[in-house]
Amino acid sequence: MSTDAADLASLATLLADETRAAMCLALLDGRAWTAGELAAHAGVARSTATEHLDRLVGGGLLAEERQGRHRYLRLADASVAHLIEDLSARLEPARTPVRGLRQATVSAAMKRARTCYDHLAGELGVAVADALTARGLLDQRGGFALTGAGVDWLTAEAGIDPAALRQQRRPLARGCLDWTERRPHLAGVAGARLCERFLEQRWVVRIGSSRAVKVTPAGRAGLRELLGID
Amino acid sequence: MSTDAADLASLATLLADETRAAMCLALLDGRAWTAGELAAHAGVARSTATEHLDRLVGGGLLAEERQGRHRYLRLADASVAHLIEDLSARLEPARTPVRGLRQATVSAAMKRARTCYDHLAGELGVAVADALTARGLLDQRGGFALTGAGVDWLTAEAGIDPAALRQQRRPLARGCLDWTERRPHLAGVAGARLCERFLEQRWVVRIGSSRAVKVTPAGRAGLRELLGID
DNA sequence: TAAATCTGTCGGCCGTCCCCGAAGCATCGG
DNA sequence: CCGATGCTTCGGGGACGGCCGACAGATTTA
Repeated sequence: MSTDAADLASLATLLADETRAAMCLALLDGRAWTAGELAAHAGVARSTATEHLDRLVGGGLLAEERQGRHRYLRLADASVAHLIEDLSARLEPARTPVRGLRQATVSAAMKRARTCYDHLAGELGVAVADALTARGLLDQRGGFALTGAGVDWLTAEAGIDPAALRQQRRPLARGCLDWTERRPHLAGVAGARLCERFLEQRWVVRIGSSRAVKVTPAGRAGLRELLGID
Repeated sequence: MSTDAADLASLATLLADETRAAMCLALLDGRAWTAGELAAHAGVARSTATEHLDRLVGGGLLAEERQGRHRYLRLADASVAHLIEDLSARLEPARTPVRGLRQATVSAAMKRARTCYDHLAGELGVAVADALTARGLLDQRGGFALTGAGVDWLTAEAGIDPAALRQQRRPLARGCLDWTERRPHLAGVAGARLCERFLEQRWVVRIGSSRAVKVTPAGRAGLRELLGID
């Protein structure tokens, strides 16, 4: 009757290998990588990567798209990202020493603002969630949900298409534990659309091709006006 | 900077074995089991169980308590239960055929009402969540959170001690996907206290020593008055 | 004190799976 | 049409982990 232990074990097995875990963590940036890139990132032969990717796709964690001689891979959906985030949240924080100036600046940028699959994280992400809460748009006391005023605000003030908020079997708002701030930021459909909107308005832009983002001058002004942030 | 793949993998490894998974699923009933009981449940030698339990405790998923010659084990905290539930929610539903009348009645009872770690689940759990939502006490549209009225209701109407609602680094309300109903029921501190209260008032009682519970005549009347349920 | 019960340690067997390099197939570019 | 690039298949080597049974330690019961 209950969930079968064998099924749970085989699901966990997919993430129970350092190479596969490294691949999934890399894909947490929300983009699609080629098989070769993932192999290089994880530090294994391409043939080895093929086997791992087959298992991850077969297990439903990854989705693939073939284009010519490339095999593009991405997380199957937001729930997979959620799962990996939840697991990561259980791990020891700040255990990795920083070596060198270059890595220090990357770390600092990531800590300040980054994407977490499809929404904003880091100090910026938490600041947005806090500003929404302070304005009565987000309820973090009784759980984690947008208030009625919050839903109105998304479309009226933040300029998000109401049609884009249609729930696709995914909660409108969800708390996602930020692993640098150790406090929740906004995830779910609302978090994704808000992040999308900020990128599209160029209030925030990606730093190189990493998950880190930075706030532009326009973004600084916009965020101050929209949410009273810094 | 980011989460280390090795750490994620070793966490997943804890659940990536059928025997360990069976043990964790058994412990989802929220009670403490002895090492011998878990060995029998998982169908392995007691010596084998010892090794598995050492790993689970060492990895922080289980907590142990020694009393005389017994070793009692339970899930370390609610977040572990949450994690296992989330993983289970990804598994195929209703894949296990039911064999025999005895198992059929057990299945039916579990489907109707049961505990899910420390809160109510099954048709009863979902009905409670729906009743709360219909009365404006719970917001499921904007996410999953108790409304202001909901928090008041818990103490004023449901008779829950306000002190027991102090948040212990755990959300007051959280949605937990019900694997028989495929819809969320109420978890988090509020879900746990409500379940506790119902058991204490004997509105619901355990069936034997299983996770299944049944509503008593007093509970039927109480639930109708309190929430207008069936 | 002696027997019964519960749990932990040790040694050894066996299967699984993670890895690689070499060779084979598809695709793209000239 | 030919080489370069990206991916996959295959065979084999090696390590790890799960399993057990037998024995030992601790605790309760007779």
